[in-house]
Amino acid sequence: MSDAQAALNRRPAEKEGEERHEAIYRAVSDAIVEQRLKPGARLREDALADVFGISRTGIRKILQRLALEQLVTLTPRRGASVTRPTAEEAKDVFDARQLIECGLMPDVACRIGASEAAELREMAHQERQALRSGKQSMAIRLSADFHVRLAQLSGNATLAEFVERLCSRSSLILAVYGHRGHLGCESHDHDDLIGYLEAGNGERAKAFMSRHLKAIAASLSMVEEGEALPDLSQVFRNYTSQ
Amino acid sequence: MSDAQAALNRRPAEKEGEERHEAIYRAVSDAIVEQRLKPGARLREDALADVFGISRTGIRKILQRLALEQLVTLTPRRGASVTRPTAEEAKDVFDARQLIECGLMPDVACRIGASEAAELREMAHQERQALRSGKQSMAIRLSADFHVRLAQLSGNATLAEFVERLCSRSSLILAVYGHRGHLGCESHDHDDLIGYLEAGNGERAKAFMSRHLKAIAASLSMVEEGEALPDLSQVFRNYTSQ
DNA sequence: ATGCTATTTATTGTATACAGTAATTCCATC
DNA sequence: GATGGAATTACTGTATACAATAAATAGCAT
Repeated sequence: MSDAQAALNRRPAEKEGEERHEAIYRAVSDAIVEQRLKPGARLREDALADVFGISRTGIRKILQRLALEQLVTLTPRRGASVTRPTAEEAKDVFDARQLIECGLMPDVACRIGASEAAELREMAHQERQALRSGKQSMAIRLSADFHVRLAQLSGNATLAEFVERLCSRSSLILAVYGHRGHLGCESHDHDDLIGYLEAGNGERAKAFMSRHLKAIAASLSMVEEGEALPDLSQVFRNYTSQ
Repeated sequence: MSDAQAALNRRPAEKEGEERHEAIYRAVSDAIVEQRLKPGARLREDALADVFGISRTGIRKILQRLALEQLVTLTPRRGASVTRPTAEEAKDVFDARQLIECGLMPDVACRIGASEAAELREMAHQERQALRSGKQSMAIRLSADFHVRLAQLSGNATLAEFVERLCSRSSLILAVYGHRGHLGCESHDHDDLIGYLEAGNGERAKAFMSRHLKAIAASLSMVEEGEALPDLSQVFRNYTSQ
């Protein structure tokens, strides 16, 4: 009753509906990228609808968008859950980043100006600060934001969008295969990179980005963990030994 | 082959709903890529729902997916229409193809085998045949399919998906900026490319692909046409002559 | 006749109701 | 006590109804 009335009261909302949807999308997306929603976590439509105060219709739309970006997996009659990337997907994503992000460095080096460099330095600064003050979730997202902003500076919106998706998925990959406490990006790498770019040295920036991404990929422990199967295999060992 | 047979054989009446959605998505997507639905064409939800015999709910889902792939644009209260790419988007798309597809050639050259090469040759053959028999729509799609299949052979599913999206958008770009009767890909380019790949010459294939894509991009006439403005300018000419 | 306003119409946006399916629990049986 | 099966439950899939808005049209005034 009071729910219905409240819903009616805050229901004039002409254009707010759209912005609200976008805000909810961002909220869920950020939660996933920041690893506050961990891979495998179920995302029930009812629950999300209750939390955000819209109907399941709107939630489904958002969930589908996230599914197309491969942040959530939508299994036919089982609903949505945060995707748990496979080792193969992880390899693909980092290979793709290697190809695209490195390939963009020369363009970025050409187009970067003083104000853009300053903006990037500010982002790198915030990232380091978040890391120092233990705000790991924020640091993860800021690191991804840095890479995305970099790609945007290339001037190619299409490739920038690809990089955005790859970075989001990378957060998921780090959540599953990364060592605890070790984030993807070393603190000073980003600053060094800005230096090369600002100097207009695209090739050097490209090589540096390549090493940077290789280092992240190398830091992952590429073992896929089964869910409840490990226990079962232990049982099997006991039986086969007899 | 085995896929098609399997698809035909399994007829559990319940699951058809899903496959039906996929089929409808394919139908609309193909119609756009094959330029039977031209840029700017409106896609009313009711009309599509009637044609395919499902409710608007399902249509909306499909429309949103197409919007995320940038094949249709979804303007807030005006509905869906086939997107009309801007000149800038066209440049971005072909630059992206240059970076990604060329970058994949060495990998493809490494992984390609006799059967894959034969499959590609068959596709190139069908494409030529469609072109000869005047089936332009089919030829356009087959050409895109060739590029996509090539990317899939790299083994990187993520990048292959990107290429798929870029090729779809390229069809749209050709529809708007391409010269009449001149399709993107020259008939023998694809065969030559297969030759280099089968010989394991990744670098040569890469260079060839680069020229191939540059040739397509160069064949476009990059003038953006306003909608109803041309008529207006004609009127202006008549008036100014008096 | 033209321009402005009001009404109607066409079309999308959102919620909700209902149906169908997988998961769970409980009971009976071995 | 465990296992198989039936009833219940919880959740998603789909359609439909209703609300809201922009486009189209008609009517009115100047």
